[in-house]
Amino acid sequence: MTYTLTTPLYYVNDKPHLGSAYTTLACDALARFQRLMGQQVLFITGCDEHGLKIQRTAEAAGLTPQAHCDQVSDQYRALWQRWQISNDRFIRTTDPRHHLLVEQFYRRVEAAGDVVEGRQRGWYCVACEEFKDDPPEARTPQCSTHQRPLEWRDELNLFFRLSRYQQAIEELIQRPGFIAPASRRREVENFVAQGLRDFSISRLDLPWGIPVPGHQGHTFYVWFDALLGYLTALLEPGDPPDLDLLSQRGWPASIHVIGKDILRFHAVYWPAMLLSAGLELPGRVFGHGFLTREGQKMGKSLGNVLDPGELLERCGPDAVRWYLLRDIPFGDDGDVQQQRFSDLVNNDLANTIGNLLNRTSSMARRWFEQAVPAPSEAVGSSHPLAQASQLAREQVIEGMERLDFRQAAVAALQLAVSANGFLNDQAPWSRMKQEGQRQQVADDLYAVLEAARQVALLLAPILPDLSARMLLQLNQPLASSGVVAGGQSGSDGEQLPWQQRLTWGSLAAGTPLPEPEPVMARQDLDGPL
RNA sequence: GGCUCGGUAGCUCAGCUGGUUAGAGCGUGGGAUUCAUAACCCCAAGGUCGGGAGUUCAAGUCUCCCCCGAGCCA
Repeated sequence: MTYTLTTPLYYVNDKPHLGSAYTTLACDALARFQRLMGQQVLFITGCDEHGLKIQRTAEAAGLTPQAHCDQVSDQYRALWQRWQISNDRFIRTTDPRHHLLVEQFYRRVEAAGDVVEGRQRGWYCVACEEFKDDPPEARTPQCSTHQRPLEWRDELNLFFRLSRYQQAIEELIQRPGFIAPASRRREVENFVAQGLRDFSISRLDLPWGIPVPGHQGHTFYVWFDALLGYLTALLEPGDPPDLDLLSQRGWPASIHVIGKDILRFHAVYWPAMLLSAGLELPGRVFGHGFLTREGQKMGKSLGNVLDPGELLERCGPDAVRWYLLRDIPFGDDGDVQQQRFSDLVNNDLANTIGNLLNRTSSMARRWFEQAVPAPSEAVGSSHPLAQASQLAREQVIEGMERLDFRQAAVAALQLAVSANGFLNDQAPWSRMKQEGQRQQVADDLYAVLEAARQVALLLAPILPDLSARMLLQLNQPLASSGVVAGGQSGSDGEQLPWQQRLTWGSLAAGTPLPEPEPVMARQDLDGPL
């Protein structure tokens, strides 16, 4: 069974922001983890490119909508490449095959009797692409999220009969684990409990959209079209746009990872649409939290937006991934603080993990012919570091499965902390000055090197680059979780599976150790981010 | 206005079905050490657990009210 996971398809209204990068990074870690666990993975991301807002943005920039979309979606694509995101697909909703698939999907929904005509009157927010519930007599209605004036609409639209799916959706959202984190389920329950209303799936006189077959002048509502992008993305290059093919191409998705703001679309509207079209439902919808910066919302008006590209440039992928995934509970809102960022990166990655490898490798080289020392029988599975490794491994796996990146990261870090403590207790540098302690030192250094190897492997999903540098330092093959630095795919053929490599004691005695170099530089940021 | 989540050391947070002196990491102060990226290791200070009332032999942990913050629906 393919493990299919998706980021949202990002709206190309503006250049990528940190929030999109956050979601995508998290998905990347998850995708890498699943690959390491031996799953066949289909990691989907892409762009949502239709709608009035985009049409207007393009006009304002003096571009055709298509040219605008090309430009922005290229920025996304380039950014993900620079971040070494291991996505398998990058779907654009302007893809010609997508049009055909949407038409096909619509015909199924129509055939199921789920499309009706209806009059839509009310205040509309172009930024949300949504009708609001403000009373018709309101004078200067404003969108509460966008602080922008609403526009009056009165049009005949096509509606999807969501109301028919009341019971099915109620049952679905009760399914344990369908909505994650669980804390967000209540929100959706409340919404559904109020009674589901049909929602419009078409717009009139909106040229920048996919035309509704058989309904002159109607184009599909962006959300209807965008969600279907997840399906189109599954198609392989030569495939015809055929819904019947999808079950062989990785549908249903195992998980949709999204921001908490679009939970409703994914947990309510989307499943109903799928049911209507006779397709299977995704396994899980995970709505993560939002990032603030130094306690404040990020926004253009405040001028405190962190540009993901710039962040990457200045700090590197390991630092940013570590900070976001290790410090901020995925699912909750989190505050990005520069001081904490550099504190954590320096302490955890440079001092604890990087230095551990550096000091150990240096000792092994000095006293054991520049190679991994040969351990005695004493370094077996009952060795304290073997036990610590075992625990770390369990917690990393459990954490990653629950998208608790923090637990996974801290568990790997904890192993390095244990190894540092062990080293200080054993003090091999003192023992080397005593007679008859050579084997003990060999054992101790072996155990710590082996623990460092475990740390490197355990870090692979979250920090593929650092993991690679550590494994290189230990003269080990890389963990093949997807693309790594340099662009080559990390899979080098005959390698053992990740879990097997995590068996304690797999580090071969006598493996030559290269001259150590710091695997992680300390952050020394001059000036604010 | 209704509902949902939070409010625990300077900061970020753990504290399950109520039970010995409330924990961790970072930051701060001190000590030890030299293998190492001024790194590692050890120790310490620091909290009337948002406020108030109640239930109980016992409440951060349950109940009620209030205050503050975030969010969902109106």
